[in-house]
Amino acid sequence: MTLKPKGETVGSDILQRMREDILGCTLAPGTKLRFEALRTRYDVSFSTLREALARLVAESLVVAHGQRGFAVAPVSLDDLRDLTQARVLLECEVLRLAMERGNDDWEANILASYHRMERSQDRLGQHYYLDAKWSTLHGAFHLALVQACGSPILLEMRAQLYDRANRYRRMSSQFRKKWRPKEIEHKAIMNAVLDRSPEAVTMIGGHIQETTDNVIEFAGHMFTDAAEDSTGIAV
Amino acid sequence: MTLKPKGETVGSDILQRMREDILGCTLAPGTKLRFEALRTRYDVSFSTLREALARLVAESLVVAHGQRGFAVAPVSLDDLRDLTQARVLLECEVLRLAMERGNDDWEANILASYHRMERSQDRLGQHYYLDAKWSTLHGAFHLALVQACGSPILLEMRAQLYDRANRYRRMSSQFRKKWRPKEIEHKAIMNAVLDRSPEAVTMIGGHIQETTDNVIEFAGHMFTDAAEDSTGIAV
DNA sequence: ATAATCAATATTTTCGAAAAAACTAGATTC
DNA sequence: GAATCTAGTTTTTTCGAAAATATTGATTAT
Repeated sequence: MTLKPKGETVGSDILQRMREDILGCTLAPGTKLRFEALRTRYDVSFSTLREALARLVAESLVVAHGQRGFAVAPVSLDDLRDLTQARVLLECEVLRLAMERGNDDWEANILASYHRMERSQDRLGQHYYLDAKWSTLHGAFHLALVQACGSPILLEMRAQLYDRANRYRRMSSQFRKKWRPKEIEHKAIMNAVLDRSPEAVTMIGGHIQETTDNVIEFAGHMFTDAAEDSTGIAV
Repeated sequence: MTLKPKGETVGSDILQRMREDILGCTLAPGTKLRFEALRTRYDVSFSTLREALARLVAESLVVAHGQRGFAVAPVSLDDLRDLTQARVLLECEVLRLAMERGNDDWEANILASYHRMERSQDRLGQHYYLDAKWSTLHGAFHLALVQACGSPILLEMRAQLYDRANRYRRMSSQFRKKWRPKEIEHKAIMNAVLDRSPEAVTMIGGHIQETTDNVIEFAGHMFTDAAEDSTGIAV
């Protein structure tokens, strides 16, 4: 059965689970979300499911087809490129602001989150990038870089874009023939940020663009320009 | 009763109506959204209401308080400033992209929407800025400027920020002691855009910032830094 | 006096059934 | 053969009641 913190709703728990299943590709892009199957999967009623789906529609993770139900948002090359463009804009700005406004605690948190990520890499070995825990620490590191930007709105927008991009990255992981030495790149970015160097902004933008270029190189064949496959739920 | 296009849902109609009521301040900022009152107002069941509210939470127009229901998103000086900062970033970027990518049709559409707005102003007289129809045409003009940016994601984010900012503008309208000659400004921006002058980007940024400065000057007293008034629904 | 407890009431959340709409397959028409 | 119609079935949406939770005011304890 579902677990929820006191004062929170079953619905918000389901929302989080569905979000994770979509971002983690357990619910594959384009999948038609049938209520009977969802009810079996999440063990809640249709109305509760609809509420979570409504939220996810607004987050662009699910598309609503009027009276014909819902589907997991598709993936496409166009969307990935657009997403990347938006991310470069947002990430560069929040990083610029953070370097302007960040204090010692911000710096300390960057170092701490880098350390955690690095330690995790050491422990996991060569294919650390396939690990969900590492992915979480990776996300935390990038968030730490920009945490001090002072703009809740930009941070929220950034977070959604980050998650959506992460879905593409995750989908491409299994096809990776070669992996960039990200740890070197992450360290260089961190040092530039801690130095408050304007070069850090250029580096983060390049980091993001290059990730997309690699995703397209290794897994571009999985994405179409109007990918709308409906393949049913992988349950 | 509710009217809905074929294939669409009652729920999506309610969503649109609630969104309009929030953005138009008929549902005042901070208002606790009680289900019995909402049911009377919109004539649909709790579950349908909850679905619309879930969407609006994700759009930052409504806040969810766990098991204690929903409320219209509050307004505050911090939020307005943050919103403005985000808008300047987004608007400048989509305008820059549009000038890069726009074609003749884009230009023609700008001229047409400017003309409609101007004609409306002529007809409405001195206080045109209080008119809802003008506000719609004003929004259409600004959208036309950036329509050719080629980024659905940036356009969607821009649209949400625009609407949220418009709520503040609307709230300040009634307190206006003086109104900037916006028609001159709009025309100057349009001409700079049509010339594809980089100056247009600076102008749009200034236009937005100045609007906020004026909103704060005339109506800043209405906003607090942590405005969380719950005053009930104005029905 | 203030703080804690408790019961009654109000409100919110979730459920599952009814109503509405979409889908499918077979029959009929051109 | 393709297009249209129809009835039955499936799926989705909406409804309203039951279950769960929060709120409120009275009572008791310190």
